[in-house]
Amino acid sequence: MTRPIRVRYAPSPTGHLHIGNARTALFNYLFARHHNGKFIIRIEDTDVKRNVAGGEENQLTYLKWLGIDWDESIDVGGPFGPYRQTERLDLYRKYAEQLIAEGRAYLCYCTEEELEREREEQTARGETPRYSGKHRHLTEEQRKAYEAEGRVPSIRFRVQEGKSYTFHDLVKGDITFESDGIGDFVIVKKDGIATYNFAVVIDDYLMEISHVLRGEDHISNTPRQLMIYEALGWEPPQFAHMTLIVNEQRKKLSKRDESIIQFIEQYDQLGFLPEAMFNFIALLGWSPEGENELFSKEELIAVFDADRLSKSPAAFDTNKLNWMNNQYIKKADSGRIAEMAIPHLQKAGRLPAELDGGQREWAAALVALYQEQMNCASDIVPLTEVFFRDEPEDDDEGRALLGEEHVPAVLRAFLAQIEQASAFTPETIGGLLKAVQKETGYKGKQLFMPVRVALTGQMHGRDLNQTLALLGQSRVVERLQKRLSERS
RNA sequence: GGCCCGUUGGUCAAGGGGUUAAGACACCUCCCUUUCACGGAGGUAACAGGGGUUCGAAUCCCCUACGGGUCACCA
Repeated sequence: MTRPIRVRYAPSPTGHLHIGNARTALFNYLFARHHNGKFIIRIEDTDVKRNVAGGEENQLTYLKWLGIDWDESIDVGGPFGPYRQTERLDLYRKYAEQLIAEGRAYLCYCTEEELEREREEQTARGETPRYSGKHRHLTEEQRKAYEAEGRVPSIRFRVQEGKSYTFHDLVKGDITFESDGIGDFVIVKKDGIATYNFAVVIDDYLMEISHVLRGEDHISNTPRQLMIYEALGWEPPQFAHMTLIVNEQRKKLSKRDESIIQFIEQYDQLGFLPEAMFNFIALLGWSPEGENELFSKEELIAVFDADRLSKSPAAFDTNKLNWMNNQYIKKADSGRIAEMAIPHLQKAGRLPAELDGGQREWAAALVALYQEQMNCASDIVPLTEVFFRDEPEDDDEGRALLGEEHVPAVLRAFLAQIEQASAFTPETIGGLLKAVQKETGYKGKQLFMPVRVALTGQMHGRDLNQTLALLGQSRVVERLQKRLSERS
């Protein structure tokens, strides 16, 4: 088994890049890079009806966004092309005809209605629905009769009876299926296009794929594919079926599930960092040795090991993702975070669409102040609310504090200090507060809380001096005066 | 329903015959801080249930329960 490592990610362009697909791509990528192999992207667009415009491009765009690159695909080409299945139809046709000639496949003229009825009857009898094989042995006359009726045939693979198919799954271990549980299945549809189970085998073989890492939902497809490999006399690749991603209720992530954001582009829009997403997704169903959880792409490539793929489903933990993205935001360059966060403030109508130099500087300072508290860039909007409303909204804690007896004295003294001050910067504000302390004798919480709550309505917040400086002298004075007049 | 797979603290998640059963998130306590936060240091807390096998089971086997996947002319 010394053949070169070649793996692929094979999306169908039926939608935008989903978190589960992204994970499949990511693990294939890590596997390839770790082993110095090749990573291929092949577009599986054989279900022509379901393909959506822009699906292909969206997949590639957001893979790139995540930091994933590839060696062969529709855009960069490669020696095993074409890399889009609808451009390989002749190939599938050729092998299908070979199988028919060898008696391993046959023409089936059943209509959808007939098949549907058959399935219903089987289900009603409590049987497993499966194709009965009634067109397995059509005579030439029968065939002609159907043709004359105008029926168009599909091609079915003839499943051999009484055989068992075992493969060694790199994640699950040995898995065995009995062929008797599997009915003759279609390999070329009535429209002349190969089905997934057929095309995938031919492509994986011709593209010399060594390892197939895919979702667990493909386990039951594997025996069908094994049968085709066998019929064609080809050696199958190694399989590794990764557990599915489930939501916090342990249900499979469905595209309609609203409890979890499903598409990579949405994370981009919310202001998640691609390197954090990469890190987070890598930990969905895989775990490194040791205690560290924060890894760069390069580190993940170095430590990735398919043996450590989990056997139990990976739960998508939104909390953990938020925490992880926050870790990356904290470490990120503040200019970059400002760049990401400011558009959210603009979109929320907090800042004008065009910023002059001073506004931009102020906004960047505001973002920098909140950087370590942001889970994602769009968090800047709720986090900085107090800067954009006419007056602070007091929470219960804050209201209680403002009712304390010494508050007016502190606020009055602070107001007096500001009026005499020549500058209003974080540094000078610190000095003013110091002076208030001397004058009133209040310090610590007694000193800072009245000021903080009077101006922000809350006991918690960012650095006080910075907060006041960003609020600006006139607003601070205005709010203090209002508070004092409410008290008297 | 058949076939496949899984089940470890409140949550995520290592460990695959002998461990004081990791670590992370959350929570609590303390330290740092004249406020707030960040950052440290500790703490509470788990092997789905029942049978086996074994000197010894979270780990192996069987059953039950629960959860998931799949049974298409979708991928």
